[in-house]
Amino acid sequence: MLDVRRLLLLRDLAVLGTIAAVAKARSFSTAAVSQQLSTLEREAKAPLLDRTTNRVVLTPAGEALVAHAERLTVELDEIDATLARDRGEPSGTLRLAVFPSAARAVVPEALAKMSVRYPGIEIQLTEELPASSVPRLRAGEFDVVLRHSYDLLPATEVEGVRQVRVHTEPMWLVRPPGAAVPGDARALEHHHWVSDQPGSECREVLVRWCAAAGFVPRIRHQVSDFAVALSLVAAGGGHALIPRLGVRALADGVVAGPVPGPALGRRVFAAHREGSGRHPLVAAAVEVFTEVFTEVFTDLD
Amino acid sequence: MLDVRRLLLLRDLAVLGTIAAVAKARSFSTAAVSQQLSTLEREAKAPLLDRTTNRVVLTPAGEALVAHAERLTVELDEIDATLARDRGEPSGTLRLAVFPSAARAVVPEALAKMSVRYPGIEIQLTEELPASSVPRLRAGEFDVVLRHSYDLLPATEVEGVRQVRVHTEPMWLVRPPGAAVPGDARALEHHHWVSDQPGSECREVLVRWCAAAGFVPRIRHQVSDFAVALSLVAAGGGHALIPRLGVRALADGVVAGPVPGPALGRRVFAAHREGSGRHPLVAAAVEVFTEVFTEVFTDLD
DNA sequence: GCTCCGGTTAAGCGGAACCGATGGTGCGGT
DNA sequence: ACCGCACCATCGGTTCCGCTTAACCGGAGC
Repeated sequence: MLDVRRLLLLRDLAVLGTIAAVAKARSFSTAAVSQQLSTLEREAKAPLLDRTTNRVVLTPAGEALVAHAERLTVELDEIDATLARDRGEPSGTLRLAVFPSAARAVVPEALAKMSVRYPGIEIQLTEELPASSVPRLRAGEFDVVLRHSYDLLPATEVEGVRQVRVHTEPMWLVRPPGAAVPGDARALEHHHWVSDQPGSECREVLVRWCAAAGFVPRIRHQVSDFAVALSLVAAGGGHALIPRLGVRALADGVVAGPVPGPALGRRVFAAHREGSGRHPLVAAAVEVFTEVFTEVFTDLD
Repeated sequence: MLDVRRLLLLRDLAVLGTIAAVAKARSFSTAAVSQQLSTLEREAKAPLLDRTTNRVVLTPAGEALVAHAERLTVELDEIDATLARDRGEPSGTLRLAVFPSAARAVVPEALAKMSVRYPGIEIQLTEELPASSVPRLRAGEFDVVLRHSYDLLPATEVEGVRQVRVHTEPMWLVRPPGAAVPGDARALEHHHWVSDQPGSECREVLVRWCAAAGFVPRIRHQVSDFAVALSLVAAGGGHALIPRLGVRALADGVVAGPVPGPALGRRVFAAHREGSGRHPLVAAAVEVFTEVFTEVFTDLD
């Protein structure tokens, strides 16, 4: 019988990509992970890793094992969940990862509400982009992850992860002082833009949105923090496309509103592993975030 | 996260009944099992065992965990099965348990056929009654178990165990030399009987069959081996109700044939754990036993 | 060229897991 | 009522597994 702990290491490897990442996630040395995976291969009597390159790659047999391991993970999470439910009042530590703008806009309210309603729950918060927080969720490093999915970008369904939509947030166009109200996207063709770094989802959305209108945006400033972007817009640095949450306070003279033309938005999800949905801590977090998001947005409107 | 090895010990306990039996099954000392289960309770933060009596009994929380563990077992068996399938030619050791009369009547042929068709498979045979072999199958001590299920007795479906019917074997009435051919069961009311020990299924079937005919059998001799029973019948010790397989060779003067009245039989099953059905060794055993049983019975007819 | 970065291997250590012995307890038999 | 048996928990001792540190290898990149 295959050792389950080692099998889960293999699954972690599949999710996180490198032995070093697995070691970091599990607080082991890389040597330990390497040894355990070698032992697993001996147990399985089949090569699971391709070590020809510098990085390790799973063989087909390894992939097959990982598929089984995913199902094991679900079952193990469900066991944890039932045990926690039987314990009565929710208590323990919830490891939570949120994307940056949510951290600023809604997380403080959510934490306050949690501590009142579920005093037994302690929260360990990490601000992290979905690109890395979701794999770490799958690997068991986080219990709940707040992530988002932009319109115009391919939707990313992740195996083994369930996500509850807690809100749909519109993208707003932020105009510098004195800029005219655009009738449609096309009217913005010759303006400058403030956007995020290349490779970021936000930036990609801007590019695609402009592409749909028939032009390539002239991006002058590249900053990842929405507050900084806003002040750059206020200083006349250009237009910006920013999610509603990032526009809670506007500098003087800056005007913001829904994008012209068809609606554009991003959906916000609370994600958790498939088997942990019935875990009291996870359920509590999803519940509170759903509430807080609607509250915040009704306040904004 | 709960340790899976300990969880499987709890499942073994649920199946086998006592810590001592689990220890024997796993080749541990009882101390080890006891310690591991205590650790499991600490991990689960819930009492899983009721130790008020001198035997240990599962609490509801323990039962719930066992239910999860059963599903884990299926998944783990399936992992083993896929690994074994990927290895190509079936090889390894198959642990097989058979009930006594099968051991005499069909197992030699089956083993011979196996060793020819699957030379890579080594078989470890144990002769054991289903009452104990099936739990040991569930606990992972055996891979395949030949068991039977008598008409007139409540059918026993076992959780987590799949069984393939390899044959339906008629019960035969064996008459001592000179005994008249009975028109119906009722005609046997005042004869003596040779049967098995009290508590055995065979004995119970005889009692119920006679009860259906309206009388209680007068059991004179109690032996568990069918061959011994046959020689007792031959010596005039009484009638006997014996499965077809137990009557391959008859002593002089003894006459045997299907029971008078409605057919009576026992179904023979090859049982395996739910998740191990696709394991090459298990599939091979089931296949060969199915063949051999039909061959043996066509030879008999 | 060197230096990181990712991975493997070897050697050593600490803790977990297992064993044997002891003692306690409920149950069946005489 | 007594004893014997089977079962289980606990304790101290030992073995062994799993992790760490350290050294080494190969490839990619400033």
